[in-house]
Amino acid sequence: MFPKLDPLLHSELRLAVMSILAGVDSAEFSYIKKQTGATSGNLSVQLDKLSAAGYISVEKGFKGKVPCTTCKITPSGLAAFENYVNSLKEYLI
Amino acid sequence: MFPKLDPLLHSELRLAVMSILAGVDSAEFSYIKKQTGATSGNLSVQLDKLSAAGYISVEKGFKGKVPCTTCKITPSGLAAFENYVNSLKEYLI
DNA sequence: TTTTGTAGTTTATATTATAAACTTGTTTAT
DNA sequence: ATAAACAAGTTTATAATATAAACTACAAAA
Repeated sequence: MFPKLDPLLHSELRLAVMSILAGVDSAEFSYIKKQTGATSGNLSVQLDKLSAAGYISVEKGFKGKVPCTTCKITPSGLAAFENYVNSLKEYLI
Repeated sequence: MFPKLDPLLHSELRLAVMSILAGVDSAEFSYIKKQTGATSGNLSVQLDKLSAAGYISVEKGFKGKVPCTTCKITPSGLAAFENYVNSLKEYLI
């Protein structure tokens, strides 16, 4: 009746990140930070968790001379996100 | 863009409880426990939190000689639940 | 060359969720 | 009648999480 919710996705910030990444090809750290209103520290930690789970890939590069971190959702991350959304629906009636 | 989610409702067990109570007039502790699969301890704690927030009312009575706790969603709880559901939708695309 | 700003990471703290242990009383078996 | 098992929770201790504060490294501006 109430399916278990993926604890990695059942987090306000991580869910927002996944929601953003599900809709774009890729997004930079600063963009995600602005969109979510998260602090850098919190965002950094949560991106690590999503990355460790294989839900997103994180690439560290440079934009000119300035470091720039780019994030992308993985197929497995997208599947997990969709699955989470479906599970959640069971709770919302 | 991403509205703040009510932290009291953004919890798997409390959300399940509210989801159950939103659909019935009232429900007994044991019924909620069975439906959610929660342990008594966890359920007790989470019901207290919902009750302290005024989202549910909890009445302790007896069923014959056996103690029986009955829970009911309040108007304010229902409003919070509906608001949570709407906010959450912003995250699910 | 000191100060300010950018882009993050690490770490410490506060909050939360959860289960284990306990309480109170009831029913069943001896 | 007494002990053992059961029901319905509560309290408390622990583990996990989220979050922000403090820090690092480098670049650009004053």
